[in-house]
Amino acid sequence: MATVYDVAEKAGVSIATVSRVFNNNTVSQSAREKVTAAARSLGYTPNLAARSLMTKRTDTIGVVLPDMHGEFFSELVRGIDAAARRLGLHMLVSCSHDELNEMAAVLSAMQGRVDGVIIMSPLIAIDALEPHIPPPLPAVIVNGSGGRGLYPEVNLDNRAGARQMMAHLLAEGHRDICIVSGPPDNLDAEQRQLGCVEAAGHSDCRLRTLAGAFTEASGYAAGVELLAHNALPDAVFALNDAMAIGCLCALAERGIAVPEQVALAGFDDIPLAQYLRPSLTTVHVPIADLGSRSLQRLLAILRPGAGAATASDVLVPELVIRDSSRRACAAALR
Amino acid sequence: MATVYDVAEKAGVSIATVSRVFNNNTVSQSAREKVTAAARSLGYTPNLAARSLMTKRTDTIGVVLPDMHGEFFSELVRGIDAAARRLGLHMLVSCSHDELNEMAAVLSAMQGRVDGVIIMSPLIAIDALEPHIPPPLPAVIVNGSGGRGLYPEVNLDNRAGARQMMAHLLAEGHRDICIVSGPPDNLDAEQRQLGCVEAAGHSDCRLRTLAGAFTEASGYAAGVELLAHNALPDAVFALNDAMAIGCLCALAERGIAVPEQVALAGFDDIPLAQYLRPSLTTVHVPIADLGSRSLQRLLAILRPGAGAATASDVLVPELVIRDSSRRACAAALR
DNA sequence: AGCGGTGATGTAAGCGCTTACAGCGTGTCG
DNA sequence: CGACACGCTGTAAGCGCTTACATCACCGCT
Repeated sequence: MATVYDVAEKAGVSIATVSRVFNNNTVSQSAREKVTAAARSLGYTPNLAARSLMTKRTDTIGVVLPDMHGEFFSELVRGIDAAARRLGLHMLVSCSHDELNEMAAVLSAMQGRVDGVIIMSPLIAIDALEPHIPPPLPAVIVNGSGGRGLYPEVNLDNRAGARQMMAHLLAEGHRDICIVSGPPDNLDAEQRQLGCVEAAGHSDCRLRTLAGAFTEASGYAAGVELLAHNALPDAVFALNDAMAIGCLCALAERGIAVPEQVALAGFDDIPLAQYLRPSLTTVHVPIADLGSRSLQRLLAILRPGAGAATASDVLVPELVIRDSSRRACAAALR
Repeated sequence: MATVYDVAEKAGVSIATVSRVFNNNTVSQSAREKVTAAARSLGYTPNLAARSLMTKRTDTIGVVLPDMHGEFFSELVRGIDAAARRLGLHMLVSCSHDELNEMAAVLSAMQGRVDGVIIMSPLIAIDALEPHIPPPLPAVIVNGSGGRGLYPEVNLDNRAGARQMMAHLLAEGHRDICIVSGPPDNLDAEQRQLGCVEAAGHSDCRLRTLAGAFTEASGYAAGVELLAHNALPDAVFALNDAMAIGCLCALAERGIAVPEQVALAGFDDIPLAQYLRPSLTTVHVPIADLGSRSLQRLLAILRPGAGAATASDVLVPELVIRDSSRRACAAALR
C-alpha cells in the first residue's frame, strides 16, 4: 500500500502537503493537482488507523441490538444506516445480547472502534445497563426509557399507542377485551400493557390478559387457549403484530370468523399487516424514524453545534384501522 | 485515556511487558498480575487504532448489502454476526446499494476499516462489480454466482429449489401453472425462473409468467391481474413468500379458495409462512447459514490454515409442503 | 568453574498519519 | 525602502502500540 511518503515523492511535495490535500486544508491549486494525480496513479488511500490515531475519531458509530429477528430490527438498522451514510459515518452492528454481561462485553469491545453507540435493549433495564457503558463513550438509548438521565433517549410512546387502540376497540362497542401480552421484563410490552389498563380504567370494560412472547408461536398458543376455555372475548388485542398473526391462524383453524365473532388488533404495523385476511388493525410504529432520530441525537453529542437539536425524542405511533376490528364492516365483509 | 506508559509505570514494568500481557505472550506470572491490576485500576483499554496501525489488522469484517428490507437481510446479518462474535470479529454493515457506483464507493470507503468484506448484491452483475473491489481487499460474494472466479462465492441453489417445487406441483396434478416472477436483473429471481422452466420442460405442463418485484404489493397486483382475465390457473408459484402473501390476499378478497380452486406456493419460507391460512407451501432457504458460511469462507482467506475449509459453497434449499398446495387436503380443509 | 541455553524483560524503532511551528516569498503600507 | 502581514510549504514531533533485538539472570551441563 502506498503511503503519504510515496505520494509526496511522486508529486514533488512534502508529506504535509499531501495530508492537507486529503483534509481540505489550504493548498495551492497547482499542488493540489499534482498530489491528486500522484495519489490516483499510486492507488493511494489514507490509512484510517493512522488517521484515527491522530484525530481520535473513527467516523464510525456502534449499534448494539438485543437481536436481529424479525422486521423490526432490520428497519431500525435501515433507518440508522440511511442517516449515517448521509453524514459519512460507518455503522458497526452487533446483536444477540439479551444478557447484561454480554452486552457489557460488547460495549467495551466497541470502545475505541466507534465514536459513539446507539443501544437498544428492551429486555435489560437501562439503569442496570448504564454502569456498564464505558464512561468516555457517548451513547443514545433507544426505546429503553427509565434510565437516570445519564444518556439521551429516543422513545416510542407505547402507552399512547395502546391507549389509542383501546379507545378504538371500546368505540366499536367491545367490552370484553383480551390482551395477549409480551415477554416478561420487556419494556415495550410493559408500557403497552400499561396503556391498555389505563384506557380500560376509564370505562366499564372487562380486561383479560393472556401471556405471550412477541412471537407468532406464542400468539397461536394464546388463540388456542382462548378457544379451549370456550369463552371468546369481544376483541383480542395482541401487543404486537406477530402474535396477532399467530392468533388469527389459531382462530381461523377453529372456524372462528374475524371480525364477525371476535375483533383482532395488533401493534407495530409490519408491512404485511395490510395483506392479511382480514387486513389487520394495528398501531403503526415509525421504526426507521426511531433509528435515524437516535443517530441525530448521537450526532448532537459528537459534533456539538453542527446538528440541529431534535425538538422531541418521543415518537408517537398512529392507529391504523383495518378490517380485523371493524364491527361495522363485519357484515359487509363476506 | 490511559496508555501503555501509564500502566507500565504503575505496574513497575516496561511498556513491552504491558503489551505482552495484552497479547498473550510469554510473561511471568508475577508481572502479569501486576500489569492486570494496574490496568484495571486505571481503566486501561488498548487503543485499537494504534494496534491496528502496527498489526495491519482490524478484526472487523464488512458486510455490504443491497438493502435491509424484509426478513431476508436481517437473517443473513444475524447469521454473520453469530459466526463473527464466536471468532471475536466485528461487523461493519452498509446497505442500500442498488447502484454500482454507490457500491464501489462503499467498498473503497471500507478499505482500511475492515480485513475483508462479504458482498451481497443480487441486482448487480458480479462481473461488473469485481473491477470495483479494491484489489487488496479479500472478499466473498453471496448469492451472486456468475463472477469470473476472482472471489469465492457462497450460493443458494435457487434452480434446484424451483425445480423441486415444480415437481411437487406437477405431482399434485397441476398442469396450468402461473409463475409470479421477481424483479428484472435480480439473480435469485432469474435462477428460480430458470428452474421452473427446466422442470416444466420435462412435462406437458403449461407455464405462464406474471411480472413481480419480490414485494407483497407486486404479489397482490399479480393476483388481481390473474382474476381480471378470469383465467385461473391450477397453481400459482410466487418466486418468493412476500409475493405469495400478496397474491393470497388478492385471491381471498375475490373469494377464490386456496388450495381448492387454485394452489399457491412461495419461496424462502419466512417464519410466518406456517401461520398463514392456509399455511404456505414454500421452499425453505437457510438464510442464516448462508451468512455464517460466507464468513467461514472469508476467514479461510484471512487466516489461512486456521479454519477448516468448507466442503461446498452451494446450499440446497428444501421443499416444505403445507396446506396451500395440497389438492388431497383441499376437501378436508374446510 | 565456565559454558551455552533458556526465558523474562527492557530498549528503541517505526507503523502512517496530522499538525504546531517555522521558514519563505510576495505584496502592501507607512 | 524596511517592516509587516499573509498564504503556502516543509520539518519534525508524536499519537499508542507491537516487536526485533539486546540484555540479563539463572539453570544444568561438561
